Amino acid sequence: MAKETIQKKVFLEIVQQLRQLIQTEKIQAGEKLPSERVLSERLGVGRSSVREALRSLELLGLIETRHGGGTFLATTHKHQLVEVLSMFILEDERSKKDVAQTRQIHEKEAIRIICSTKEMRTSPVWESFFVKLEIEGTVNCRDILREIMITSGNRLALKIWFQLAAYDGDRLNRQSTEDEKIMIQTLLKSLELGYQQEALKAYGQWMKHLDNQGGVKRGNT
Amino acid sequence: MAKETIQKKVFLEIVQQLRQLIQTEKIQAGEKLPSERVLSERLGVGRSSVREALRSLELLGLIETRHGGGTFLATTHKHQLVEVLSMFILEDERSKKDVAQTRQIHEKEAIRIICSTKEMRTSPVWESFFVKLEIEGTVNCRDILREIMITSGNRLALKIWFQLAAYDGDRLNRQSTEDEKIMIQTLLKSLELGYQQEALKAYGQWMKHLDNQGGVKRGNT
DNA sequence: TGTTGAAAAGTGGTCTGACCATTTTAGGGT
DNA sequence: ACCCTAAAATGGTCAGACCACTTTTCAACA
Repeated sequence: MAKETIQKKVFLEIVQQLRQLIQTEKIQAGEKLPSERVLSERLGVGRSSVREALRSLELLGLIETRHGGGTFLATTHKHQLVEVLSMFILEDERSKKDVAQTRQIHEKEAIRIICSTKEMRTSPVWESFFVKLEIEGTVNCRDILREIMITSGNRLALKIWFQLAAYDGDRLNRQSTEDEKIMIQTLLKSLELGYQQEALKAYGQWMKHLDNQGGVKRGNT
Repeated sequence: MAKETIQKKVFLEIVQQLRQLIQTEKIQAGEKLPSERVLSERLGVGRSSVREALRSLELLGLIETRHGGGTFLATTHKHQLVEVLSMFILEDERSKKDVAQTRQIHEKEAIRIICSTKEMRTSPVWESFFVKLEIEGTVNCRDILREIMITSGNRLALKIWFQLAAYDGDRLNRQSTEDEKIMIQTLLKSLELGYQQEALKAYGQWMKHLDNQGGVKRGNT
């Protein structure tokens, strides 16, 4: 038979073609994609196949859909990616530890990079955080770590970090306590001066402190 | 109407429920999942919705489907994931650098962990690689790094690493050259002895060597 | 009895049409 | 010019049909 019938997964073909379409039509992030029905007709496939492709891309966070509104190229990359992965692969207690550990791997590396790069070290944000901490006595823990990740300049690592940070967000997205003030200030100052050893040490103490507080929500002392 | 209609994306619900189902039924990697029609009925949703969820998971490489055969929990790591992500996000040169850098972040951390953990250090694999290198004169670069990642024991980091390694696989999945022999042996020996500084230094040299060779395929000297 | 081969059942792959819920647009009335 | 409502556009879901491929079943044959 000259059938051959190689037919490789239509919905994967569609993912490819969508990408081409985005390129040729020069669709920018945040802009609207053709409707499912239009895509279906233009690509010569059924609407359900188009949807399978779109849903996949949505799970990856590459597109956003608004019911009744349309489909849009994603602006912020908030893939469910790691979340979904961890949902399937890492379900036990140990895996939560893996998530925290992996997150800290990226944070530590970011600190190393910042300390050894003049332009990053001398960013005014460290000073501003330091002052804010001095005046208000507290800052948002997640904000500092995010700023560290952003400054280090690796976009992929940043995306991965966002996912990991979202995962154990409860422990991270909160105001710092009095106990942490000195550790955070040491970290910030060391960053600014490029003292890598000091910075990592302060960071390590801070994380240890966080771990000790655990998931337990303590109202106050 | 007491409709409420909060209905948040059924296909995302299904992804969740699939995970639960896998857990409760204790479905192992490589084993078969219920058919789409069965899932559709059991979850009380349309088959197309089930498919949208399954297709998403397939794109992530979490499941494999065989036409006419069934759907299976994935065993091998051949996700389109990195491919698709790169297709949409990482197109320029800079992001390829990000991928390599991010991969190396995990490898370096793995080396640190191994050096400071007696059980990991004393694994016989390091010696066996060393001997193999001595006798045959060459080993597969990717194999060594993979073993390092596996040994370090962070499953999430391993999963991420697999994806990153798949991305610039050409440069990684090949036999080592004569030039690299000494660096790799130093790395292995340092790992075994727990000399973290030495190990990282040897690793750094090795990676630098890889970068210099770049994507260019040089037959020989 | 054991083998083989074709039919049947099971399963993924795709398309079509229908209906609902939400958002956007268009028109008409003031 | 403004506002409100009806219509259109769009995504969300479901049901049914048909195809292609794989697995199973079972009867005919050696």
